[in-house]
Amino acid sequence: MFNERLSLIAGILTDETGSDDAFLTEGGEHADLASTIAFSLAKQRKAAPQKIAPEIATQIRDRIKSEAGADVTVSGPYLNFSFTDDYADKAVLAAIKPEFGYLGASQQRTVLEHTSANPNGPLHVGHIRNTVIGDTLARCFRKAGRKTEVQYYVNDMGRQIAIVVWGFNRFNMPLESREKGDHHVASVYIDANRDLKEDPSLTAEVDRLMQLVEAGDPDTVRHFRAAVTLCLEGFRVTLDDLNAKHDRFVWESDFIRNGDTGRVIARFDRLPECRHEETLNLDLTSCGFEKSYVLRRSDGTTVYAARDIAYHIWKGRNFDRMIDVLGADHKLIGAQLSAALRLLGEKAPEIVFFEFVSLPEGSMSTRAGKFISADELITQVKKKAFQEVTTRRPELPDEEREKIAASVAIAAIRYDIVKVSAEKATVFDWDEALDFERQSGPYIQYAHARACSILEKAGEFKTVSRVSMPTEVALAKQIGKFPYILERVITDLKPAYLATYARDLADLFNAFYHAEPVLKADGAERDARLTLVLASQITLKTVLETLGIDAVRSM
RNA sequence: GGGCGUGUGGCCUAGUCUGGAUAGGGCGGCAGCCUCCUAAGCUGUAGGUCGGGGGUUCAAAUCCCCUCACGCCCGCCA
Repeated sequence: MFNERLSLIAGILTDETGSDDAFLTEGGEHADLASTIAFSLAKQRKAAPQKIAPEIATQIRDRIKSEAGADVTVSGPYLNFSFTDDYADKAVLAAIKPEFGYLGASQQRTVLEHTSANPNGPLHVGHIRNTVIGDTLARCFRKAGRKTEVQYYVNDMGRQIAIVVWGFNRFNMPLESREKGDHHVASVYIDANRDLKEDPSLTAEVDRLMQLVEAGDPDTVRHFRAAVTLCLEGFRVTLDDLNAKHDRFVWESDFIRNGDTGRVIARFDRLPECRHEETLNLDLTSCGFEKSYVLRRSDGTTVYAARDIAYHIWKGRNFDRMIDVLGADHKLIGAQLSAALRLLGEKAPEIVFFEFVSLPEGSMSTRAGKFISADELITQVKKKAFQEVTTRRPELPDEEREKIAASVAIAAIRYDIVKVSAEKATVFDWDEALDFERQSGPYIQYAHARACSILEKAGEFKTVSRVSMPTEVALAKQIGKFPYILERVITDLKPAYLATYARDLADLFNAFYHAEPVLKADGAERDARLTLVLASQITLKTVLETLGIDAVRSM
């Protein structure tokens, strides 16, 4: 479809002009594709671009037509390419096939790590930015046909967890029957931190726990595991609510127990960059880092970084492509991790960083209890969605409305997050979270439900594609772009592209819906429009699924 | 102090990597559209020269330099 024609035209342009770049861009309102190659050739040919453009057009016209299925026109210095009439029809028919979006066989195996929040309290609105970005990327990889394993790296032996365990030992705080495990852990963690702040001498007790757990003291290990498991059970519920799925939870402590961390330290030990001071640390100044990179504390325990390196070596050896989704606060340690891995001659991960979500009153903090939990967000948005559904569809039974509301709520939450570029810091806003209009997930779901409704009423029809009206052509062309967008997402690791695409697709479907009657059309025109509706419905459904949003048939 | 990121109409945001044709959307405002396939919809309208300044270029929101503002990071925390 779009991507095939793009590369064909680019090939002909570079081939015929001798330029190594085709200077192709999307043509916007002017054409399907446009090239500014005449500008770049102006110098070497010593002629005005307006003069060169028609010459190139004449030269390539026949090949472009026969090989790439496009017409060339000249507008001043610009070369415009318009796909021939059959393009839109082919796009419509391609979308109806089951393999739509599949980018071809690839043996490449990808491991994608996301969320990996510390198990010291519930996931909050900042953590789920990680979840939504990661899960959407994973869905894109899979839709494109890439084998992908999604992992959650469980930090089960850090200081924060030691504080939680210490808190459990100190307070007698039974889990109330209705309380989620992760929320319970947070209350223990918050209280423990308060006490540690009041009496810093207690910190020694936490240090002791960390030494014991690393040494493998059975009782301590059991306590750590119990606390982390309790929190993780809560996470699983939240992640499940968000339609986010991990294939594997990898426990950090396993890299101590299986000896990997020890072996990593031994390998570093042989490097000239390794320094034995009170701590065992790496001198990364040659890689541009001022501070030394500590791997083992003076008390003999390893730091997070050492275990993380062991984890990444394991991933790098078992997968071709290794992707981590991390908060922007991890930029420095991410760079240090990569540098350390390269020193050992191991593969470094591709890291997708996202900026923070803050509250209007400031940044979030689990320790201070200053956060909006994902569970609370989901509850509130569901409540609002239920009201909306009830207003619009009062005739539906309660369970039906509940079900739609749940899907609408997750659509609103996931879309709100994924539509914003990861590098943009955001401020959480309840009004925005509860808005289901226009640039929202429910808006796209609505376009899909509309298409379903039409198809349901249509009954049998013949599958033929014959788009002609402007809104039909625009819609069909947008449908044909889906594989191209998918490819860009997994290349650039920017799931926001898919959100923009989905919105444009819904816009174009709505425009068509308002401009051209479908069920009231006659004969062949009715069949053709129904086929376009079917292609739209399938594409919308595919895109929604790839965004992790339920493609509800009615709402 | 150093590093990284962000700065686009009242608010939110796309485009910035790969410089090109009048800077796209949404919210809010204003004016319209439900005897026609779900109005979570559609149409029209007002509002921006892309933080500021310099530079490169035929061409800059996009590249370079300086500068301001905001965020994040610079632990024997994770």
